Amino acid sequence: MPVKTKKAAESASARQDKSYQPQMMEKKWQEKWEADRLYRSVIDESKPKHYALTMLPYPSGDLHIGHWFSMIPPDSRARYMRMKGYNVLFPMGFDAFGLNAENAAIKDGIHPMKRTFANIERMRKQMRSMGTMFDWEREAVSAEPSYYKWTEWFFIQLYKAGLAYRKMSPVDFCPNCNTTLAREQVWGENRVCERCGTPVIKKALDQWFFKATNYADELLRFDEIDWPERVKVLQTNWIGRSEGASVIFKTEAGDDIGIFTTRPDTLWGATFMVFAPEHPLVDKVTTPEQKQAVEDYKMQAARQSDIEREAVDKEKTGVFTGAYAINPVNQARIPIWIADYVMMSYGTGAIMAVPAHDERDFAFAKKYDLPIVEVIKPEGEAGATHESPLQAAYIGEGVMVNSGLFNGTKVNTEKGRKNPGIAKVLDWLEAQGIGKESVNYRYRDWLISRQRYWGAPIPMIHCDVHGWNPVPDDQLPVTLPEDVEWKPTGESPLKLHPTWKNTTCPVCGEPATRETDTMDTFMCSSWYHLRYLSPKYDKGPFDEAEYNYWMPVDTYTGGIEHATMHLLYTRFFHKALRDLGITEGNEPMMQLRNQGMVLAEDNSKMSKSKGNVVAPDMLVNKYGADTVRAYLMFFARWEMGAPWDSQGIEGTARWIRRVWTLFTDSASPFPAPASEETKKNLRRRVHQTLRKVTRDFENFEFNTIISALMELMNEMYKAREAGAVGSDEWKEAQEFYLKMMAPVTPHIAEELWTNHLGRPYSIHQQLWPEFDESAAKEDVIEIPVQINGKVRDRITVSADAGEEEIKSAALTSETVQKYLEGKEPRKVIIAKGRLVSIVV
RNA sequence: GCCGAAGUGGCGGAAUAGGCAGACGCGCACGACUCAAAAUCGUGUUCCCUACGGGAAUGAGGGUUCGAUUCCCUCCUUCGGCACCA
Repeated sequence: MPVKTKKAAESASARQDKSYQPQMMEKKWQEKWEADRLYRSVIDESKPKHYALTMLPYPSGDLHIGHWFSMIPPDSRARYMRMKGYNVLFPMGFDAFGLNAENAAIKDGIHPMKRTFANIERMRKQMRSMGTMFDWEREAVSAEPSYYKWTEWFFIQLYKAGLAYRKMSPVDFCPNCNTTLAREQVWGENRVCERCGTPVIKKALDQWFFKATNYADELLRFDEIDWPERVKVLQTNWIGRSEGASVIFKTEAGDDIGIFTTRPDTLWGATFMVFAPEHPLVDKVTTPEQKQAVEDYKMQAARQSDIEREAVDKEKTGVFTGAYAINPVNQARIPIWIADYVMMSYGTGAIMAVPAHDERDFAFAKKYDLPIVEVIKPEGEAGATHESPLQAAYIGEGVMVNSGLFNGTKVNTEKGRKNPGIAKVLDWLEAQGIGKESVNYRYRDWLISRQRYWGAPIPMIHCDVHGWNPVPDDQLPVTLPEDVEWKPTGESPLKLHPTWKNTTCPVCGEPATRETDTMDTFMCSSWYHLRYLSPKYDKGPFDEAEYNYWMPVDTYTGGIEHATMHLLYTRFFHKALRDLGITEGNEPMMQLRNQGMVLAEDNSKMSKSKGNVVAPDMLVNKYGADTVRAYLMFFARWEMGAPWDSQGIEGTARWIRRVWTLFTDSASPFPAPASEETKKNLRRRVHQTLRKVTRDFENFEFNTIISALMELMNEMYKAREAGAVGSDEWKEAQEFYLKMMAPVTPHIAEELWTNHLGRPYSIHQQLWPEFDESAAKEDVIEIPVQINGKVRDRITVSADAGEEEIKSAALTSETVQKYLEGKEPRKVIIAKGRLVSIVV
């Protein structure tokens, strides 16, 4: 601070007393609220509870404006709920494990733990500067041993319940992050790593999985939860349920070939079979003459990346194995091919090919000159014989032909049993023991293992004699050693540690080794909402009394990007825990709302590398937290987001300053007492605003809350000019105004409430104002009069005027008379209180 | 290709239940205050025309209706997701 003369300092402070100076004032209140424990959430059976949760951040270093956008509107809504009389829990924590800190450590050698906890400390300070009502005594940090002890414990519970298993399988591996990824973490057509954008490769590794697919059907049910349609659709597509039949074909040698089909009604049209090149039966069935060609094709397919292989527009290729299969429905002898358009990862890795009714099979059959047999024909054409060969696969409705005793059966375009043809065939297949009704999913089990250091250890021990066993409860947590070397090897750094992995077998006590992979961080975030309930509790993951009071989460907010990741994992996790008797209810989060994204001013994505990131700390220094908070709520639709506009914030800054002036200047001389009319109008506007603000808080429409408050302020300035200061209506307006502002701009509201209105501290412990319907009602209203659909006049009538009264007022108006030109209106429509429409 | 969301002034956006399109704010223009600037305050600001009047307009076209940003159909554009899924 520059040195000033005493006099200059005094006059500066005198000026400060008058003008809006948020910096000191905001800090003062933040400290007082903290000291008074204003936002501690304690079980209180006398009040209804509200658990408001917003997705916890990864401690990347500094809060950016996107964090603020995701936290402030929910914070103000949580504050609103508090004023509505709810006992509100609004906690915050850190998703503190993860690759970023470890990758940084590889570069500069700073230990991930040191970096992470330093970042957390910085972000805590920044969050406090926002004036949020987070209950810091509930804070949970997933990288602390007291937290990840329970992450490990949950793993063991799932393992004991048979929901965790180890399997060797080809998995997606990011060569940059040096770790495997769950399928959800591989994005887009180019199959890149969700975190760093590097194209993933396939690697066959022994890995731990959770049996999430057990819950596929239940995860498709959303009837208990109020979630955005968007998220439900994304999850539904991700799970990718399809109904059909599994049918057993046989090789000529008698081996079973299981296939899945959604079209069992076309079984009679199967003219060949296709195996994925990796299918286990390929080597067995291939004839000596075809061996070389098959081997070559397999090599070629293996060398291709998934991207190349899955390119849709690619011309189909394949090779005949020389072997034949028997179609169980008609004993037809059909050739077995291999082709890379069949994926080992979906269904059984083998298909029956029905070229007449499947576009892909049709293209393949055309290319390799395989037979095409039509088994569905449009009704009416069933008897007709085609002169020309089929030009394309027919996938429409019709009747079955060439299908033995099913000839004539109607088939529509419905899936599964809703389709009469499919239903009949399914029954028959089951009766014959050839196949059965079956459901297939796109959804996969959740791959948990990560070959990284900075994560919760997988608490399993391997003994040569007793295999895999969980670490005994009394040895939890398995803590991470601090002295490790970070090398980008693709192996877990824990594996390279000289001693850490050495332990003893929990069964026999002989030397054994620990699992050296760590868990996917989505495991940590699948239950953090439970840890918030009692972050210091050590007899279990959470205190049951807290659980019983607070759960489930009432309102959950966060970004849409987690639709098929975190939001699906946490639902699975909750359901699994429910079945283990650990949690209750079917869903962890009842209401979900997603905020949009704050883009850079040029409409591009904000990123550190582009240098277009808006730094909220600077904005807070310049404008104060209240202004930044208000602007974040005002500048865009919260659920949409928008490009940042650095000039726009001047508007909310002006609003706040004008509110300040309005409240601190009320003592100035203003004209004579206001008319009854003025006072009544003021009160009406106050209650109308209250109605709107209340409704908008309920509906997450934050931008119009600020608009409404701006409008009311303008009205109050007018009322002040008209002499309303000092009246009961004025006092009510002031009180209501600050209470409505309080959730949005907590500091200025408190300052004006406590120090200028002299009301009892704290405004944040006040109840939301009570709405008076009769006060909000208009006395007289202006109604537009349309003539042939165009507004030609406005009439003023009393608000409760009846139809006849409105009609005659409209018809006798001079302007209307002019437009009618003496003619009788053909029709007069009165929309009560809204509009008159005259047709001539 | 399939699924979903969204298209309203120069910009962000508003418009209970089909009823005055453009609230509120940014920006811009002009004015007041000032030696001046900033701040502040005031006025105006969808577009077009022959401007105290009239016309057009909510991505385009059609439909229902006295009346459509809102409901229905077709199409276009942008964004997001999935994708040889059998």
